[in-house]
Amino acid sequence: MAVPNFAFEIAHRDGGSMARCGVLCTPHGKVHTPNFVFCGTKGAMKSISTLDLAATEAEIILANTYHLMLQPGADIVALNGGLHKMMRWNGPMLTDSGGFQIFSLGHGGVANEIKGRRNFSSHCNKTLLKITEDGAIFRSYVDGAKHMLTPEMSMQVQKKLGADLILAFDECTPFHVSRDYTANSMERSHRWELRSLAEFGKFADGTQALYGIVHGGIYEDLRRESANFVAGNDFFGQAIGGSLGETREQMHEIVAMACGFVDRSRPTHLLGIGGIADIWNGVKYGIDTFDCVHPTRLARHGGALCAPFSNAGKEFMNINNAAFRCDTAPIDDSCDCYCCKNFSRSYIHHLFRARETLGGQLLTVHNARFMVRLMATIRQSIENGTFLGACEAWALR
RNA sequence: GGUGGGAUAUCCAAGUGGCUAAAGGAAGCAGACUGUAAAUCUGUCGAGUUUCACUCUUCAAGCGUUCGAAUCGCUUUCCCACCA
Repeated sequence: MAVPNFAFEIAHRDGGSMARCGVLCTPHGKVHTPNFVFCGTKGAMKSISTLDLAATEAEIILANTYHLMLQPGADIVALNGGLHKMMRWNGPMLTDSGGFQIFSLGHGGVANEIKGRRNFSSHCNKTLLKITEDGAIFRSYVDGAKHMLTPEMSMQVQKKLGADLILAFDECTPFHVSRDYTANSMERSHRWELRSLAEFGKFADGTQALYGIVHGGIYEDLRRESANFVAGNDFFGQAIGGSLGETREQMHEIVAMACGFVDRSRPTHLLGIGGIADIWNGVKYGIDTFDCVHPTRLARHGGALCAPFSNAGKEFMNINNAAFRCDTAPIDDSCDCYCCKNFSRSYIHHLFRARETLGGQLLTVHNARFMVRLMATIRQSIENGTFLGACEAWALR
């Protein structure tokens, strides 16, 4: 587990919960934990440049193996000197293994199944052709061409992409499947993770560290088994993945349950979660890093993140609402971001109504800065020993 | 002055005898968004009520034909085109 150039140091532990804060060291710098990983799936942050994102003091971003292997291809990224250089992001970076996309796009919009949503009319068609012991055969979302991705290939692609933290290749099981399917899928993911580890070992040169992924869906015994499996193998860190249930409340319970089983000495990531209350809940049970498209997607859709206690319990305001037409206040007068320092709600409301893309860009800046400040607030509360009180104030819904 | 064409809900625009409170857009109002095929998607969108149902008033205005009209006829008003 000791990986050259990488370290995870826990500096403070909360007395009343499993929350902790510390530092995750990578060859491209430090990540102060708990922290949030911003999503730049296709090698680009949507609606914001890496320069502007860096200005929010975001510390780490993520890109995706699945998207980049299909377009422009790992070799083109390598030709550009790797993801860091290509994107002009000199900080820590993570890549997802591609497992999630293959399976979420695969069943025709099962991202929604994984999240427990049944009735989702999407434009997605089935692109997952077959799962074999070797890997997954699927159609490219770009041009329909047939592709295969195996644990070995995912590792090789992620090597070329060059992120600091990389994820083992796994199968992401949907929510609405049987317990047997979840158990079998988990076991296959474990075999794939072992192969990921073996392949990773062939070229490990201290520039990258590998995370294992804890599966098991909503089943306690499976989560325990999966956490033990990951803990028993030489992964630098671990991520909690797979189905987290049907509702937000259930997700909180499963995160709490799964966190109880993991190796607490390793950095622990919660995949795909990023609501304000969800983050407080995750931290409470020992999660160190989160990633989610929520803050940036919400911004493009007109949602400006705000503290629930100052917004009638809601985690964001919809700037499209008529109430903001004449509201000359900034989104958040306590926020120091470029958006809040310079523009009114009324103006941003207008930008969205007029379909000016600047609106989404400004809210992306705000939401990114909001998340950065939120994580800093969380870390500070852990250091001060005020975590549970702060959690109570922030996560009440 | 003459001859054609047209007037449909906030706007644009289908519909030319019953299945029409009236297709589609747009605007408006709201909701969703959580390992990004999302700067996207969904609902609502004449009025009213006891709102998963019922009632009322609509297709420029009036009169008429018909069991029944936004749809057919006549008159009026206003627009547009061409001819004088």
